[in-house]
Amino acid sequence: MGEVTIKDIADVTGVSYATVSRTLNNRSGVHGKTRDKILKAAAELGYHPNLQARSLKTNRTYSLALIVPDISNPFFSDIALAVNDYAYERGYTTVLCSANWDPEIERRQLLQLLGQRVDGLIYKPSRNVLPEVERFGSNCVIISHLSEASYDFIEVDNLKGGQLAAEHLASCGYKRIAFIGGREDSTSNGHRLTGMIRGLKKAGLEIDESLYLYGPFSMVSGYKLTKQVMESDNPPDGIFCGNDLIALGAYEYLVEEGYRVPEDIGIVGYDDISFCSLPQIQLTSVSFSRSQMGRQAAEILIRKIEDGVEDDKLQHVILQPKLVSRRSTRK
Amino acid sequence: MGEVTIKDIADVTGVSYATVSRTLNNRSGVHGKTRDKILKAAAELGYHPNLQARSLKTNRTYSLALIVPDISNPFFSDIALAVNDYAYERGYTTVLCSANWDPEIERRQLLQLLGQRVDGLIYKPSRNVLPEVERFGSNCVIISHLSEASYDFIEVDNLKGGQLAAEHLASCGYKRIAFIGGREDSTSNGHRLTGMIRGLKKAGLEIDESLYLYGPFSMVSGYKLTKQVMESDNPPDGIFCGNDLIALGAYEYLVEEGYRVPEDIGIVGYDDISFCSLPQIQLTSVSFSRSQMGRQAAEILIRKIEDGVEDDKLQHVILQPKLVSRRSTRK
DNA sequence: GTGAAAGCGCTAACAT
DNA sequence: ATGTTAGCGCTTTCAC
Repeated sequence: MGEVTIKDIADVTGVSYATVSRTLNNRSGVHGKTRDKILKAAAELGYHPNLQARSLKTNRTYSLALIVPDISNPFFSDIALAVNDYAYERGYTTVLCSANWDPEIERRQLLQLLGQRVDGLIYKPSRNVLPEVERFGSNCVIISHLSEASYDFIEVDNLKGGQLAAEHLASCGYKRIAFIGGREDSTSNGHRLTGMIRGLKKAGLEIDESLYLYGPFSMVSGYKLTKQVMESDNPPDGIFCGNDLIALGAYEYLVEEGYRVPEDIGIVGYDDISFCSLPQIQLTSVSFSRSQMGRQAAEILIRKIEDGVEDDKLQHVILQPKLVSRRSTRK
Repeated sequence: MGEVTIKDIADVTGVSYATVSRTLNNRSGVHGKTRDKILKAAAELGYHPNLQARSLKTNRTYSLALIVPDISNPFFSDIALAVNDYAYERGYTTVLCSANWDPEIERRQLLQLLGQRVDGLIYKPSRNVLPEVERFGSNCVIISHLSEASYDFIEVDNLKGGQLAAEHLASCGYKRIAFIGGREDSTSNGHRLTGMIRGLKKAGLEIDESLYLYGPFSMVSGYKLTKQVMESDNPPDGIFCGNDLIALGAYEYLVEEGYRVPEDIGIVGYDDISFCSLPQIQLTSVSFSRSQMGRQAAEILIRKIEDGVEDDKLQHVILQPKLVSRRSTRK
């Protein structure tokens, strides 16, 4: 592709290329006629500015990076959509990195993104926030992760979410509530459990830690752990799950074994991913706006990039979840 | 962020920055000692090459663009995952554009991507292939779209897919088959219908065009069109849908109205998106590998970029679908 | 084996 | 209002 440069335009129009640059950047101080001539030539030649060259001068690339553990997970692809849409609105391009839950991939990509001089980063860490992000200075927003106070972040109020789930199960008349969680070392997961316990206490229900189990955030794990807890001596009549995939696995086990949901036992999931609302599924779940999380992260980031806000003005946004009641709990 | 440059390293080590460049690019002809000294200094200073500057010289950015209509659609996010993974493997970064089914957004992003000098493009057009992609030269692969012969593309054999669906319905004993399709102007959709008709003929079943309906690729449309066809004088006992969302809408209507699926009527979807296999859904569907589509597109693209393959050696890949039988059809 | 210098395409003083 | 010029950080001849 033989690319047209501002020099070509200068040659064709017979002006200096500084004038071409001025015109193309809408700077004042160019004669109307010259302007028109240049604009016309640019259009005819099919000129497109080389943003690489420009950013070498301006130190701005108008690109944002988004790092998530798995873009094919609807949870993250919803966020990606929101980020991408807002970035587009503001004239930014989005560089995607799906890190496959692997900190090493994250690390390598982080370095490459740094080299590419993206203007900022929106980052859901697979495990912990990698130290390499410090190099982004303040132009980084952590999402869906309760990070150290030294970064901007935007996270859900998981304590509240857990509490909502407990209160709902209690109000439906379920008495003995289990928690089928994700990884025990996940802080969000921990907060959901803590919130649930708080809700159960408030409702005057028993707290039985033998009903609290952990595993991967997957359907298979939900299935297995539910089997385990239901085969115990004193099984629960309500289950709160660390996320919707776990809940789906739990649901599958219960239906297979002939339990009636929601009559015999109630299930509450977390995240309210799209298929919860499918007519065949109808899973009660704790919901929050993933598109708001993505959009707001992009808003905060672009504001920092463009206003050059000082490091000390950090934003810590906590989104409020709500409970969406469906047919996996009796009402 | 005060960035470390190759000049800083030259200053510290007392060599010229040409030598630093050589070392950092693993060029031969640098003394072992000097090399070590330079590498050590680079590491200590935390040097990261400015890829912008490099690509100004080399005309390579090691970035790929991916344009899809909607990244939150699992169909496309699966593809995005595969593209991103393979690109990462090969040292490329992926710039994402979710175009919201809007050719105007596509067009604007295309221009920006051109300006950013991404090395190549993987492109699922929202409607038609925009003329702007010509500027990418041969470094563009069209996906999931039967494009003009002048581009590389990778698409599913939709004729075959339609035929598989028809044969399956016939083999299950369904006699009168409807087609609830997507947009009538979608060529892939048209091929699915054509293939279905071919399959029905082969199986000796009747062809009744009054049973072939079109609408958006959505659940709501599937619901409505199914209602329409089921309320007709001579309703079908089998339905083939243009995609899985439509099938889900059809399913919902039938269950609501008390039809027994698969006993009274069978449903076959298309794409086999992930929730088809959920235990509560179990939708029979025509399947093909979205990860293969994404990965192969990236492979073709990177090969063209790196080998500079001539324009005339176009690749037209047709993926073979297969039918996955589940509980929405009797077997 | 190493250095000097030109130049990639663009922006932004500084002149005129 | 327009032209000249010096870089941005890097790669790459071409000398030595």
